[in-house]
Amino acid sequence: MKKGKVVVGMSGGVDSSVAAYLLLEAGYEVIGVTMQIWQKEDDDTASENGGCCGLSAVEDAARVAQKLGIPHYVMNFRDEFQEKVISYFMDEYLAGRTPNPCIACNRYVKWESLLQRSLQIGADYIATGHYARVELLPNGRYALRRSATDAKDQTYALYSLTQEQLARTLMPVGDYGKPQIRGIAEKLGLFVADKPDSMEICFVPDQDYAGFIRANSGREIPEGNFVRADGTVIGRHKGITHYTVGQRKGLNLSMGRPVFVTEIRPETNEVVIGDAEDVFTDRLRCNRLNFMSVPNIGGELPVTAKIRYNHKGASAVVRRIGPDEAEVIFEEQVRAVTPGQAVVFYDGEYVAGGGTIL
RNA sequence: UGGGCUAUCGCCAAGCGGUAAGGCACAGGACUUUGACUCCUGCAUUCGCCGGUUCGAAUCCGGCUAGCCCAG
Repeated sequence: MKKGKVVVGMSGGVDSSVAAYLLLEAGYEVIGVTMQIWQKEDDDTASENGGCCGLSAVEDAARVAQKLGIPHYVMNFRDEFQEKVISYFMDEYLAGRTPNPCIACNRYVKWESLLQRSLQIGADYIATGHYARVELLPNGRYALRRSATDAKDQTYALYSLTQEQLARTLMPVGDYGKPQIRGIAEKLGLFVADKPDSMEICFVPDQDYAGFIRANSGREIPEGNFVRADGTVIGRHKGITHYTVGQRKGLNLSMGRPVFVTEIRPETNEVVIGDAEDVFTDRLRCNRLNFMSVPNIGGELPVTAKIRYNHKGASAVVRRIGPDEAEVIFEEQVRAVTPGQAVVFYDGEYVAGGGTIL
């Protein structure tokens, strides 16, 4: 008696491997799928990095699938990934913003292309190894709920999933902590049990973003001036793609005290520099809104807002200021609000919604 | 050309006869499924150059060189 057919996106890592196992245990008919998303020139690099979407992936995932006794397929999503993730990533940087490619990958590649193809082959759900929980609330809406442990929670990167997508999503790993997941993998004898967590952007293994953009965008990235807020020129920068708001390292500016990037001005190709306190603000505007636990912002929505993946969250109030634009006002100032990054609203443990910072 | 001042790590800067602080920058590491932040560690056998005094000098003396300021 099967609960349904589910396609598990298997990256070859511990989390998705255990996710597949947990679903199997729970009585689902499980199919493992590994997404092929980018051309990897150097096999060794990626496998060492244990990237979430590397291609060493395919081999590892296949071995795990075999061990679990489930079918395993490889699906090619290179075109979608190139357009929705890599191009977006480069365009954002070139426009002076700081993108979050993982969010784009989740929204468009995993939960659009993968989900679509999974449904085509007869699946009822797709599942991943994310540390998050999907719940159907009393108000009839689906929402992501924070992972069972605070130590590891990935709801931030998934805020843009739609109701339709959430209705078809399973995230079995969200009920556990990372150590538990590794423990399960160990007990099962999965060789991926102690594989390192993925970090870094999967398609830029060497961490040289500016170099990647220069090589792949076909665009010249001109040097420019570092300026103070008042316009005073205080140095030369290597090109706008090298910087992000709040950044301190790599400026090569010796001012006697630490200085930080406070703003990037693509129109004038200037990078604005300020002191530590200059990078704090108490409000931001965002667009590309998406809602989960609530259908909309009713008047003012009090939330805990996260400004970046690793942010504890800060008390704030969200107010709509346009058809697809909202303003977030924080109780206390937050550091380095960065255009291009996501702001995610939490109502307790649930994701209320979120948007992209302007 | 006279007179004065200053020359210590890439930048700023302590030191004032007893055997080179600190900050910034930089490098490496930790943290982290984005970029950042943060944290930890490292970073001048040598004090513009050449001599001298002294048990001992970056610190005192002489000369030279360079820069700055004032005279002209």
